[in-house]
Amino acid sequence: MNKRSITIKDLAAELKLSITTISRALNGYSDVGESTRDRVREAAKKHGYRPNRNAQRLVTQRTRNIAWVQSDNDKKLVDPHFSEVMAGVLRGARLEGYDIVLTSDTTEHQIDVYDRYVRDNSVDGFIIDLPQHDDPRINSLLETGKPFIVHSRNMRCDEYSWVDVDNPGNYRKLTQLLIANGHRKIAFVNGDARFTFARARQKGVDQALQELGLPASTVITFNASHPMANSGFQLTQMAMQQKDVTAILYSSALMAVEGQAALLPAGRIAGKNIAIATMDDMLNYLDLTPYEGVFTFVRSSLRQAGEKLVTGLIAQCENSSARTQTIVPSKFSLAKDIDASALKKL
Amino acid sequence: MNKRSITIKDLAAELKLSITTISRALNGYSDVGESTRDRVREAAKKHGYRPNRNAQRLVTQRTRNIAWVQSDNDKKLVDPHFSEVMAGVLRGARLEGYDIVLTSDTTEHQIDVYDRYVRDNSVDGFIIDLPQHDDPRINSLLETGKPFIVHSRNMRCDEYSWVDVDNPGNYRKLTQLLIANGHRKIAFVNGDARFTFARARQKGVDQALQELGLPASTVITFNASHPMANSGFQLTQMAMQQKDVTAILYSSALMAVEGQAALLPAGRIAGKNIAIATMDDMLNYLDLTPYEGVFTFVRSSLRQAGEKLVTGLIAQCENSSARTQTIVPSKFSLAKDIDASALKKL
DNA sequence: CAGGCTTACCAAAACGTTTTAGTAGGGCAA
DNA sequence: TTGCCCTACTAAAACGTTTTGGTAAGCCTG
Repeated sequence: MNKRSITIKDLAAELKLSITTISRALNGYSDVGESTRDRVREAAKKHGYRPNRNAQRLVTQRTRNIAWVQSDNDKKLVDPHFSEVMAGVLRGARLEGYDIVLTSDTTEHQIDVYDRYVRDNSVDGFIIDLPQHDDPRINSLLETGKPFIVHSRNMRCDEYSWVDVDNPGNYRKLTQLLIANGHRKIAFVNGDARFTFARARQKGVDQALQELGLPASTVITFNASHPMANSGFQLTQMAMQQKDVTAILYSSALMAVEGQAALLPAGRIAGKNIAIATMDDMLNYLDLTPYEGVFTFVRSSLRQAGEKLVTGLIAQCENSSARTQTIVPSKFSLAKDIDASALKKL
Repeated sequence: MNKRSITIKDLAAELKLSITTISRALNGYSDVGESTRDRVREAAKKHGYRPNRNAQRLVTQRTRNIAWVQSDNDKKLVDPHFSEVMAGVLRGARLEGYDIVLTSDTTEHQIDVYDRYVRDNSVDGFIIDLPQHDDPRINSLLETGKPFIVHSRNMRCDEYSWVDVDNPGNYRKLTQLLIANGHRKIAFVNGDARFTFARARQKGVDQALQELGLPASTVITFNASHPMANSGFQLTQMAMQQKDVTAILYSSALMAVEGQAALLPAGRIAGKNIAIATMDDMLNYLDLTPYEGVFTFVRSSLRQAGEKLVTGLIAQCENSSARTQTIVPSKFSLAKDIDASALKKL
């Protein structure tokens, strides 16, 4: 039943070697004879020996664990976007031999959780996903000095590691594209304005308008309050009440697809009498092939962002001065009804 | 910067007590004087002392960690249903002072991951979500003797712990209800047939038909191949090609809602000229209030299932003979066009 | 007032590693 | 031959807890 695992001591006894030699043989030190190393490796393999990670962690002061603390009181955890980032994080962690420790707590208690994890040596570092505009977690973590990385930028972003997409740039370009193609009344279905990503996107849109000297009323913004199934449908319905809207700019492809059902009753067909543009986070959960050439996309892989988050954080855990500040690349894919050359003529 | 955390030794030195006394004071042993215990507690609080969990784990052989190993090569991780179960698991774990270690690997490698976690003392037990029909993980874990719990039942289910919903019973009743209300051509939009939950639901449907002496062709099944956004839409479109279908039985409310967009073009309106019935997993992500009284629901909380999974597993970790075999309750909520009393007349 | 019980404390071992600071012995240069 | 280096090994300390098996002092009992 609950038989004790085999230890380094057992191997030492069996091979009549010291535990030092076993340890150094397995960890690749050069002061071990080749034939000895082979014998040790073989015996370890035979018994399925795995070093007790708690002993390792105790002595090395390294856990090879990374914490992801999830909010409990918002609906974030059930958002497919979260799952997609997590998929990337898990893959990256596995490749580097790290594990992810996942917890949830109310937003007010999250800082306490970080604090506890630092004090009780549970993890080496933290990933912060979906920060809010004035996120207190960031200031708090900066104080502790423990490594952390943020998905999206924020104030003081030169002081810590982050992985982000070029939100302002992408939404500036999308807006320019729509305007260059003659759209003068655009609905912008954006995320919750508390989050930095939604603000950054709004900023990009505003900047485009300003540069072109167009009135702010050219774009009407609709903010989602929670990530919810079909929130794209509801927001699109609202947008459709503005009769003169000729283009919709979405914050996520999921919402754009959900919105399709609200277009039909308004007599609109995407790519025909209304232009649809959106970021595409490349959710595995969402198949966009039917919308290729119909929507205009700026594509950027959330999964890749997840992988970069974890590798960046691990680099910082292993060399505390290392900082990662990465912008995940984006690629445009235009709808057939959108003319890129029109941009130049503006 | 990376200052060492305060240890029991530091407290002992400050209070001029032995480390034994500190440990026993904090762990509530009775052989510590009241005033001493107060002094220790106060000093611990003042310094924010937290026992080093790795040292604890090493000496107690208990990790208070639970593993959730996720498939990497299917699309499961990005399914909102996963997130909902996970939300419950995280909540349960937090309340019990456990952490969840989350990893992903390809299905073929998952058994190796379990094995490694057992050998290197990473975790106390395992949660298995979404088992397939002949899931090799279960046999493998039964052999190791480490505690585990399965979300959904399977072969040999009397030998291990599980939490499940009454899938056959619920789908038998839903089928009976539809038939009692005169529906003789029913589309069944089910999950992927590899998974036990989908098989159990099919079994319930089949049983209802058999009991009533109706031909198998009364129900036409459409199996989803992956959890995908809008798969409910596509499967409903397929179902609508069967012109004489008067009711659709779904495997998830998410699919039912997605399917709505495919009803309209076929001239169907839910609750008017087509009956819709489904399980409702009570996803936080999905707001079903617009469909209250329009769809027939069997409601059962996936989040609650998640909580029960983790508490059941923890019970087994702490007392290896404990077994949990729980059926999460379900509650019916009928559509207005469905008459429950018709059941009796059958 | 001896003996036993109770209260409040503690020293040392143990958990399973990694790492430091060695050593023994053989070969080689001067 | 002496001294030095190199190769291949090891003893012991350390990491920070919990637990075992104590003890010393005070009190009570008869």
